[in-house]
Amino acid sequence: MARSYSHYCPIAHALDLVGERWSLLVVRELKHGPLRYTDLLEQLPGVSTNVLAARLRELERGGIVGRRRMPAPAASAVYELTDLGQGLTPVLTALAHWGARSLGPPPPDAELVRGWLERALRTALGETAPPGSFELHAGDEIASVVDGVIKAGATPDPDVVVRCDATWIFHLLVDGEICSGAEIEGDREALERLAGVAPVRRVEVAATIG
Amino acid sequence: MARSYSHYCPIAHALDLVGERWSLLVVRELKHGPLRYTDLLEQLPGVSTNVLAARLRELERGGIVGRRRMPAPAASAVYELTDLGQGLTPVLTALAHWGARSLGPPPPDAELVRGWLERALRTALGETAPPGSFELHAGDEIASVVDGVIKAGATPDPDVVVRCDATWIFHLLVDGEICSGAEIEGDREALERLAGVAPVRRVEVAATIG
DNA sequence: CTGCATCCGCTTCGATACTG
DNA sequence: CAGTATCGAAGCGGATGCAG
Repeated sequence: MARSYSHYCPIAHALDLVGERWSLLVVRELKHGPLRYTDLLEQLPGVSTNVLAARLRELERGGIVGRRRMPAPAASAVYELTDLGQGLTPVLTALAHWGARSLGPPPPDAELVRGWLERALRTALGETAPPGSFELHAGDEIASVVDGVIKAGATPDPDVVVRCDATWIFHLLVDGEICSGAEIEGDREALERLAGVAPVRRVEVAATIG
Repeated sequence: MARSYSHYCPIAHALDLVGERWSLLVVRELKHGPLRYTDLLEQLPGVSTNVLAARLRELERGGIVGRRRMPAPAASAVYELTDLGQGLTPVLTALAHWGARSLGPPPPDAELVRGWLERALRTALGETAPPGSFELHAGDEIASVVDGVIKAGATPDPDVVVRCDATWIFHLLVDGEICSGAEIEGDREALERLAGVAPVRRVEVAATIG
């Protein structure tokens, strides 16, 4: 039986449902579409198999994720967020914005997950992206922002194209700064408007990524 | 040493700082002003002394709470949120809104903390309260909403006065419904406007307060 | 190969007792 | 009042086993 705070309080109740270790990270992974058990295992480095199974069971009991059997010959089950689970988006966004305040730039050895650029743009810009079309290349990731809509991949005829690395993206989105070290082609002023909406004020704390 | 997810991700980083058991509830308590160690102990039923001490140490190391020695003859230390800690407000608000979706009305034996009415109004209404002046009495709690500003206690010459209980407040704020069982004096339509801003869509899930 | 369950060593939690 | 010390129980992380 899962431990409960047994407080009559919506925050404590929310933490009863998603406050255990790994729970919110499972939700984070499922936000971008259904995944199989093994996909979750490899996208959540450090989680052990029994804990992941337990979390999925608890999240299912709580009505946050659903288990569905794939059609046809796939023969494998997938986990996906329910509507209630999708409702956690504001929680994850708030945590991400707050976490970014004390998260430093990516260390050189950071393993970035597939799709990180699109996720970062979506989290940092939300619905506040300025007009214009932007195409960003960082490492082997490509993402675009076209009149506030964020998508993976290139876009036809962008106002500005940037070729950079993850650290440059970090300073753009978290500090609102356009650093040197990137190739910028096109409308630099549009890029400055994009930098201007960075919603995070950084702080210095002792904590770092382990 | 605290356990870390060691993911380069702002959400995982945030959870490294405040994701452990009790951490966010400590922050919730300190949001309304500095508290002493023993105050925290009694406002967080179920937490044990060693765990509270450990959490306060970790939160202090993370730059989320500060320890201050009271002036004069008080001779006792208080804990308070830093600016970074205050920055967790959107996280707590998002969690509270989400938690309210599956939190049922208060059971008769629920022990409500002092100030619950003001907190509930602040969480549910945020900055979206309609114009008008409201005075709410529930049990022995009194709070007012005057042109969107929420405060404890009565207010002079309110448009509407309600005398009710916690369950009635719950349905008002969470379901947006004005139930029977309350004494309503004054402008009932103003009250309906207040109910209209209830931001939570409830769902039915198995989970309940233990 | 996928989707877990089981076992094991370790850490953390919760309750209580105790100290400056 | 403000914690530390101790101890049993539960949870976590890692490795392995095993059925479909």
